[in-house]
Amino acid sequence: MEKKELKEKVYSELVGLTKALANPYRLQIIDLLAQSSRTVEEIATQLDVSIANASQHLQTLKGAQLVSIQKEGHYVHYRLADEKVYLVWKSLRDLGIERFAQIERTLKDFREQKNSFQSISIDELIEKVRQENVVVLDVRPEKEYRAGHIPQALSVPMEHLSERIAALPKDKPVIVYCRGPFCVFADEAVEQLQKQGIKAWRLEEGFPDWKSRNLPFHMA
Amino acid sequence: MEKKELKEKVYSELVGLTKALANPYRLQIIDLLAQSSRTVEEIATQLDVSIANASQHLQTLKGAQLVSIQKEGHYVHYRLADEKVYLVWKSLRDLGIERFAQIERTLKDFREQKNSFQSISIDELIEKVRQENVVVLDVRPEKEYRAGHIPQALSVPMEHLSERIAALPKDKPVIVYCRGPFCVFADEAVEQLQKQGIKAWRLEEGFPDWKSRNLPFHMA
DNA sequence: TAATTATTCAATAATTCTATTGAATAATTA
DNA sequence: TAATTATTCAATAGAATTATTGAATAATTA
Repeated sequence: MEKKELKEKVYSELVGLTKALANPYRLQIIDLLAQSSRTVEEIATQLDVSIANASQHLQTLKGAQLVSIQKEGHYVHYRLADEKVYLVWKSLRDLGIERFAQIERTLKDFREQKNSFQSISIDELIEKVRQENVVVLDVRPEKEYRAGHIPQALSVPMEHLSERIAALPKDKPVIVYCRGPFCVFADEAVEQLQKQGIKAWRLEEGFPDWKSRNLPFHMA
Repeated sequence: MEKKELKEKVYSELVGLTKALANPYRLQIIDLLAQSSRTVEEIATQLDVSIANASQHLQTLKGAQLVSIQKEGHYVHYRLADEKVYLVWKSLRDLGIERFAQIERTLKDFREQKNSFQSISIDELIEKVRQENVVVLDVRPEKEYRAGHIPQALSVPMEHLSERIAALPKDKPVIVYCRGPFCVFADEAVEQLQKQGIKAWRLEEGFPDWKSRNLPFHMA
């Protein structure tokens, strides 16, 4: 076997992965599936594209073995094929965050406008939880909470937040997290909490980042 | 600012990165630049494409801010724009290695044929170096060694290996490393060393992986 | 069995990406 | 200044990717 041949094989295998990633909808799909598995229709709805189109993108991802399927009745549930798929997305996202001032500015503008400027890191969250002087809220949809969440976190999906604010202890600050750094659920939650006089921060990253650090997590 | 708008901005920024990566030649360029900076001509030669074509690919990478340039005389030197760029490539590569049995089989077939089946991890290398009972060889081109190498490693580019084997101590095993897991310099070196009766292994990964773990390294 | 539902497939036109060619640019040397 | 060199630009044709449409499939329910 020639050197050249080997190299070509290896690169042509890897380029299949990058081509499958090279589309904005497919990146969004990976970000969504990092939270929990989803049907084709759910994905089409969240991406605001036709079902046929969503299916087409999912086929592309499946072809590259980035996602896998599980059939249940006449639903097909898609999930990430591997934890390493999330790590690729995460490294891309981290590069994007650092590199493109535009993204940071966009996020910052949004956060300032929401008065939820303060955000804390996963390490800071761990320390505060250890000292038992915070409440941790998971404001993602319940399905995503059930698929995996930070221990001690309470599930309060955005649509139920207003009705459940009253039940929160007034003496402890609240840390809110959601899907990831680009997810705005947590920003909106922090805004609502602060309006009710509750001290609140958002977690910079999201649950998949917690999980990717091999920190313990709860399910269901 | 609407939720939708923000999301779209963020994803459209990130998709620029993935599109820039989605080409076999551009992946190879990133792998090459992870070793040391290079001129357009050097890249064109190593990729075996026309200079205009190499320049075009480099412009694409530059547009995505994955690489940056430095002008010297009438040469333009390209380099990776950021350490994080290597981390993206590394996570992609790791996913590919795990996921595609084909790649592993291809590499394994090649290594078996070269009789250099044994390879060791970076952690094992560190331990062996600590015990001072190994010789570490960097068989990449000298320019890449000068741009950064594992401490204690001797620079023995492939083309000088045969003439320098005699000078190596016979009583210590040799660990050879090169650019990365797909690089075959180390395989060939191990084969040559073993033929001369010297015990030799290859390092599974390459220098950029050592560097990306924030381990100390030497330059020039 | 027929109707319904979720998903996939197939064909198409519009768009984007690619390699090639040769000319243009910018820095250096004669 | 003219010639040389490394790189980039611009135009182009061919190839690949995309969203859309409507039909086909496969699992379920009536």
